[in-house]
Amino acid sequence: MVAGANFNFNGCQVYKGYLDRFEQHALLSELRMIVSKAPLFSPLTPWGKPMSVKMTSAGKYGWYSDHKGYRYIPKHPNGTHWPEIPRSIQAIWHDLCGDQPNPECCLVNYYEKKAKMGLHQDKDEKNLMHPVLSISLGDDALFRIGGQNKNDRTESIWLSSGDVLVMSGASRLAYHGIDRIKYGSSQLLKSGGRLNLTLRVVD
DNA sequence: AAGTCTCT
DNA sequence: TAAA
Repeated sequence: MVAGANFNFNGCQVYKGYLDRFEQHALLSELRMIVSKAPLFSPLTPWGKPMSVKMTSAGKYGWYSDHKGYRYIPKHPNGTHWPEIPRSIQAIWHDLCGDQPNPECCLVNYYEKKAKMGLHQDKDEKNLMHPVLSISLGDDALFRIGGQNKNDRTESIWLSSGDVLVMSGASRLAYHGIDRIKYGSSQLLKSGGRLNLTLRVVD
């Protein structure tokens, strides 16, 4: 569908408007199913502060954090297996990442009005070469990305509902985060806020 | 520090 | 309040 990315920074590609409104709503109903089986929760950082972002996962693994550190776990804290990753989400992965193994984790992050996420690297996976794909739904978010060192120069871009971002190659281990969201900027979520889906190969 | 504080 |  999309020939090429329309933003590129250190190899991080952003496909603005990848999902149309119809596709965004379809994705949203898939997410409602996931959240009903695997409710959102606020993980604790390893140093005991609750994260402002609420999250859950789908797939073989879910991302988790507490005093023991960042890791992937095979079950939701409620003891049940994570729901399966919907086919429609897998299709986006294969469209943009091509010949890659199937994603094993679809992390669902929910940002309410004041939620943000500090600069970090995605490095809890066994093979750090597989791409990371992120889908934005709902309110606009100010995304910041730098290089592989925390003090590298950073650049910011507004992500909107329907945008898809892929971090591969040089950007796979780039520091990135969300500085803030523009609460109420999208009508997609009746409740307001932003949903972000992150697809990763874990093993 | 996947947070937060501080400085502008 | 936004940038870093």
